[in-house]
Amino acid sequence: MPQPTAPPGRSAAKHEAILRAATEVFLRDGYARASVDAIAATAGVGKQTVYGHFGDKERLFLAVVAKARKATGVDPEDLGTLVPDTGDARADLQSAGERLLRAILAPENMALHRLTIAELTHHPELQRSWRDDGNSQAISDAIATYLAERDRRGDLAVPDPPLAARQFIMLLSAEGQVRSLRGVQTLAEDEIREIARQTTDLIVRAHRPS
Amino acid sequence: MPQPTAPPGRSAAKHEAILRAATEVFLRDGYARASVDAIAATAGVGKQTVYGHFGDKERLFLAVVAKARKATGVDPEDLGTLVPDTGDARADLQSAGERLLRAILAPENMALHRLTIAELTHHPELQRSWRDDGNSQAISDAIATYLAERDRRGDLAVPDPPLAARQFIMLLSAEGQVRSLRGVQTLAEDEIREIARQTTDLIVRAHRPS
Amino acid sequence: MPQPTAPPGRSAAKHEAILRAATEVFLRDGYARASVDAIAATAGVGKQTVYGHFGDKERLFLAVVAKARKATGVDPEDLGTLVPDTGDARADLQSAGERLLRAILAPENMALHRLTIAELTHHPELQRSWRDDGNSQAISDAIATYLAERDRRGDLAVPDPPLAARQFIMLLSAEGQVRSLRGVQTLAEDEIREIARQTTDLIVRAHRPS
Amino acid sequence: MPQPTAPPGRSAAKHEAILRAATEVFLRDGYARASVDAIAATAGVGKQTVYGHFGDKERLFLAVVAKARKATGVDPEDLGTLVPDTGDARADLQSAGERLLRAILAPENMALHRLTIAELTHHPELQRSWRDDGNSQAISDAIATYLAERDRRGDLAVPDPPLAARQFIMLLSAEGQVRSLRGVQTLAEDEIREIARQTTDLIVRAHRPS
DNA sequence: AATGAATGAGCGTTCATTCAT
DNA sequence: AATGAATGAACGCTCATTCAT
Repeated sequence: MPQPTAPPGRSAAKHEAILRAATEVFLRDGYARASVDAIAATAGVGKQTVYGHFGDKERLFLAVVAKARKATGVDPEDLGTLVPDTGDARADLQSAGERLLRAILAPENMALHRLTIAELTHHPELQRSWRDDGNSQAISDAIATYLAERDRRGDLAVPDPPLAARQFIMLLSAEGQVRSLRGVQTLAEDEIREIARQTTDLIVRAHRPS
Repeated sequence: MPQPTAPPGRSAAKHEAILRAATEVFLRDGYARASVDAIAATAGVGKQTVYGHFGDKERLFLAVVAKARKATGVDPEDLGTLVPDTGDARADLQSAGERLLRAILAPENMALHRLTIAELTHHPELQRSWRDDGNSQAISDAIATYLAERDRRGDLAVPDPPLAARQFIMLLSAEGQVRSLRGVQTLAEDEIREIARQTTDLIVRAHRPS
Repeated sequence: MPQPTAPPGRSAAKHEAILRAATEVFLRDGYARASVDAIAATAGVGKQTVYGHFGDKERLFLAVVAKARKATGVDPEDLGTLVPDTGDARADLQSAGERLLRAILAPENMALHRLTIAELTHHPELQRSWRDDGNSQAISDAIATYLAERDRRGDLAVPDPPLAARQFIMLLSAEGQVRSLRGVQTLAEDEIREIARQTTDLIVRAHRPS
Repeated sequence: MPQPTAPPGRSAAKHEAILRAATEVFLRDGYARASVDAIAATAGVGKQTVYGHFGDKERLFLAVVAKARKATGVDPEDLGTLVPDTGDARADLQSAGERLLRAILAPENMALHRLTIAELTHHPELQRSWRDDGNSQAISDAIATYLAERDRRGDLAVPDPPLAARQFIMLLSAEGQVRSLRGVQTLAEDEIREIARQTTDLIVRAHRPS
């Protein structure tokens, strides 16, 4: 036993390399089409190394999804600045909407989205990871907090800020995904702005005071 | 004369049986996992019969999707009665929303939805069929027409009825799909009503006059 | 029984059409690669018609070869004029050699040659048809007769005319086939003349008197 | 140390075993009829091992032909002694002719010959390997050298030794192949001697001095 | 721990042949 | 006699996984 505990340097690096390669191949080809051969080759390691690290194809897949979900969306550190607070609710929400939409429609994110939806029925563990998505919740909370503040100041009348926040995000992403044909095509900047504007308009008008 | 009309070229009965079997297997297993063997066995025909009718696996898949999309959603004949017109916009839209949601969340429909999203990148022709989905458009039109009528009568102020209709449908289906974990689990009736209520509320409030 | 004996008109025409189509497909693709489907389609008939006329693929193949061997080579009617008799043995043999070479290297003839060689071990009946090739024998006889006449007149000294004739033909065709890479490429006219000249020269010099 | 040198990349032993098995099966059945399954079974390896070593059926086939062509015919080391030089041209050429004929008519050689002719049109790369056949050229050169020497000494008058050498070989092999029905049947020893004698006689007589 | 050669099962597809019409 | 739909067996090839090194 030359090394006391977990393999320190080389092994961790390969672990990451395999994860990166698997992410690339799974997102590109889908679970069933992706071959372990291709993943090992992309990672530059032998096939047995993949099996040594992850056991089998399915566990590798779940590891990929778990890691990818964490890495996508809005950077947690930027959450504080997601919704600016200029006092102009319309401008603030539109700005946040555009930023959200860009993150949602990022190609890797859409690919991950399609992949997990596709495999949801075949890999039950995916349903758990889908449910407790802390990042999505944090984003929703940030917007709800903003709306609650607007309500407190009387700029808007928002009786249920979490609900309104979720509706805002839902509508935004649904429109974005459908307009980009479920993420297959990228959206032009002005289209992103237009969707954010329309969604913001609906939410703001729905919650205008009195 | 066991069959009313004579089979035109190839046996129409087998054609349908293969389509049915393929729909079942594709929806259950996904494109890559589905085997032509399994489809032929499910249909109760030989494999070559499948190839005789549809040429290859991909064309069979596209035929399945084309047919399923047509057969899915709201029956075109019911479109006229999709949105009741009692004069109470909230009640009318909620009723329509519930009916829509039930159709959207029907298991076969969700499975088809997941399948086509999953395969969108691998079968470019799917993108076309996704784009010109006449049925979705007709539903959206029906709701837009209803909203335009409310606007004409002054019950609501809807400057852009098609936009509002699309937002209504988007929000409704996005909420429904997410809450049912992208369609893996069915939703209880009261949950469906709640989503329809919340969505209707948002739309109605956003377009209340003056 | 509307027709007394063998099916007279329509059937014979289809018989020929199938033979023609099969010849084309077998010569192009080889026996194993040729599909009965392709032959039936080329002939413009149903597959069962092919089986009705010829029983199975092998018998169809043998029928094709039998007919094709008869139809190729030098036209039997031209045999009399194959070797001109101007008194100049060199010129006469060269002329005959060129004509023979053109016939031997005709694409259909080479294709048939390759096909039968390829299938000789798999279809024992072919060996019989290869052995009793009356046409080849007749050609050889014509040349042998010419050489015997030259010997009688003292222009050449040909102790064994049939042997010399066979050697002439063998050398001619072997050179032609090898130079055209076993018939895959066509030979230019001047190359044909050159081969005929060289071969004629060898034979004439070998049999010059005293 | 059971094997002298360590296997370099993939197991060299299996590589050879596959080549041997493929040679056997291709020569016996022809390209189209030979199945990779049969080859793998004959070699005693799994099918994937075959694909790992040779990529696909065609490349395996070309490898077989390349190796077989090299291993076939007269051993290059014996080329120096192919044509004895006793001073008696007739005896020398007859001896060389018999040895050549035996090599040409060796069953594996004939099978390879038939196989490559049969597949010449379907595998264009075969044409290249057919063209630059160094061994055939070396044999032809050896005979040409002998004839040149006879010409120098005045025993024979050979104005174009390479041409005469090629004619000798062509006639020899063509006669041999045709008499053995394109190699399907083996030839008796006295028949081989007779063909060599006739061919030698023709060449020698054609080039007798003055 | 890591390699890649090797495996057995399975894939999509095509074939020669036969049935029902 | 003739069609073309249908069959079962086989094909070339790829896969996830496991040895032997």
